Amino acid sequence: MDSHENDKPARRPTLSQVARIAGVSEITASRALRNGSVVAKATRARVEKAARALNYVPNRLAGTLAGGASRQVGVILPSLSNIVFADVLKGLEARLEDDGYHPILGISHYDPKREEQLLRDLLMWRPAGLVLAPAQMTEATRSLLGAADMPIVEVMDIDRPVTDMAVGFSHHTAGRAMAHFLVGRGYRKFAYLGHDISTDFRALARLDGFREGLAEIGVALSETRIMQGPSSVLLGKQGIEALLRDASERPEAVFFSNDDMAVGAVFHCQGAGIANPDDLALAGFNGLSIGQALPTPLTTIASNREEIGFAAADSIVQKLRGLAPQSVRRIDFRLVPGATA
Amino acid sequence: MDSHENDKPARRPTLSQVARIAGVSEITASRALRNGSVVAKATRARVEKAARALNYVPNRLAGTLAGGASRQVGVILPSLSNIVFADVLKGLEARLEDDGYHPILGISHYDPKREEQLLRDLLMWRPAGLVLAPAQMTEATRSLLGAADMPIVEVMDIDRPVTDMAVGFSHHTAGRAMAHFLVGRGYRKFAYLGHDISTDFRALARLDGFREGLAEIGVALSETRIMQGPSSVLLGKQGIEALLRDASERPEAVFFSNDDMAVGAVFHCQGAGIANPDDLALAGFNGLSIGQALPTPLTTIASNREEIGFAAADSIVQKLRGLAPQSVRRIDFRLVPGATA
DNA sequence: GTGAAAGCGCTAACAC
DNA sequence: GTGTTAGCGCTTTCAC
Repeated sequence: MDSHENDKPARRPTLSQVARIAGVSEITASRALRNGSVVAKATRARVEKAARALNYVPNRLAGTLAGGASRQVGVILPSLSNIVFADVLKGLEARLEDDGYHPILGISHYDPKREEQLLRDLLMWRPAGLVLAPAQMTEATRSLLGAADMPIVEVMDIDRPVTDMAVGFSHHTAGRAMAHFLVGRGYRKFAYLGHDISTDFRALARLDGFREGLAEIGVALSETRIMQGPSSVLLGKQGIEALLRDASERPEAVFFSNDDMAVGAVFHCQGAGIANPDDLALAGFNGLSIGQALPTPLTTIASNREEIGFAAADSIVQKLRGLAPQSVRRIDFRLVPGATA
Repeated sequence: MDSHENDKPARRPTLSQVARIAGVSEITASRALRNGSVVAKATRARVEKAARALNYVPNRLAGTLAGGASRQVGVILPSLSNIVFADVLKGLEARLEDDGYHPILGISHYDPKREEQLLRDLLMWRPAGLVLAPAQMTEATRSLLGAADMPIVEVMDIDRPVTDMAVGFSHHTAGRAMAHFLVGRGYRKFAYLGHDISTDFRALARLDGFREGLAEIGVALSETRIMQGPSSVLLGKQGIEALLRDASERPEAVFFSNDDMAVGAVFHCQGAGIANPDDLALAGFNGLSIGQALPTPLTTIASNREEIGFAAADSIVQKLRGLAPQSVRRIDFRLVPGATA
């Protein structure tokens, strides 16, 4: 039977045992096992041999408590349901791992209260740094962050005031850019189709920017439709169908909250015999590979999500090394003119 | 300036300070702040007030070192590049969070050596449990797992011998099931199109099962094509194009390593005027929503990835509570007859 | 219901 | 180059 259920201690080997076998003091063993310390070559060899013989695995809880810096970084993301935040996490993990750090993860589900609780939980582990893609922070969250004496990066968005550092781009500007692009293509009658936006303020910022971009040319958004629930290909498909059914006059171009939604619309149009972009122009957001592999590649805005994660982790690591990375790093979006608008 | 760069201690408040303010001993404060201990109601209130006043955040490193159980669970996944393992992680995180646990994450990139190193790293944090979706384990990995005195779950796959527990399904059986289904639909000339499979032994198991399923009916796979690189929609698109170009005789049905690849093929067929399934039948694997939203929904096998993650975390948590969950939990696949085969 | 003492496994600081 | 001492912040005994 496994002994983790009850039974006696059966502890893992400790540094003290390694030291005894190697015939040195604990601290010498400690120095030998970490790099960068001055230890006689022969001593180091003896200690390493003893450690190997015992299958010694250092206890970082003890090490960190005793004064070593933690090698954990708290990461709080709002969702893992689409590939967007998985990409960010991928970039984060890659950069952190390069320096021997590991993410402790929490998913807030776009819930500020849950985000606050997660932050509290992760802080108990005394991480070396913190990465968040915050939704709307609570007052307590803000205060916890203010008191947290460690590098903190907010990712995805650089519009809001920064606690410590931020890595991302302006979603408002991205929305505006798409407005300008579509107007440039000659469209004048616009609709917006989004998923439940109350929770996703970055999508809301893009919509705002889109509206503003249109307004600058004297054009107004003729319809804004918000679907219930999280974004998905299916939701976009249903949404565009409903929008076209209900519209008194068909829009020339539709801007979607993201690519998932837009791809759903492409599928609907294929089935319904609506030609893109001639009958209806479609534009998404995110630059997902699925959109680019379509027979008619999606017009969209690419966000460099993995790079954002990578840069965020890099900022943390740099600051921990005593360097001073820029407090705001812009990893800008890129307009991808496809074949659908 | 931030004080995490140098400067003086500036430590966080400790339990000792909370105790002093509340006018009790450390241990009483400790008991008051954890639930389940006998403390006078009034005392608890005083301690909680003091803790709040100080913005006290318990130090779990110290707590765990002193004998409390860790609330971290090590998670090693091979990839975050497609939604598959992000789904697993989502399920894991959800169940872990329910009991106050948090995942520490490592991504192995399907590299056994890297997996081993990650395991070593995560073990240093003395997690309460371990979840892996192992590729081919090294000898050292196996030995580390054997010596790790904690619940361990291997996810995704239940074909291999189990270290402690496993949650998933048989990929071999899934491949066989697809073979039987396609034969049942009347196809007799089959091709397989996969991504670089050397690293992904689960895809390989499906291929084996597919071959075996065909062999049972006396049919052989007439072509097996492996594309270089990780799977993607684009790779599937390029792959099917090349396969059809080079084939002396067009297959009736193609089985893909996964849905991404298969969707790429659907897109190619749309562009090339090849009717699915009449000119060519296509079948994928995973049951991604993108495939189901296609104008012609993809024939595929759905894997319940989020549920697998959830069940894996549940097994860990149960075992930590002293219960004895089944050592193998099958979260079976489901054949999804679509419109492409 | 509360407390005193001891120690978890390690490292910083200061010797020598 | 190596060792001694003194903690890090908490929880586990075992008392009372």
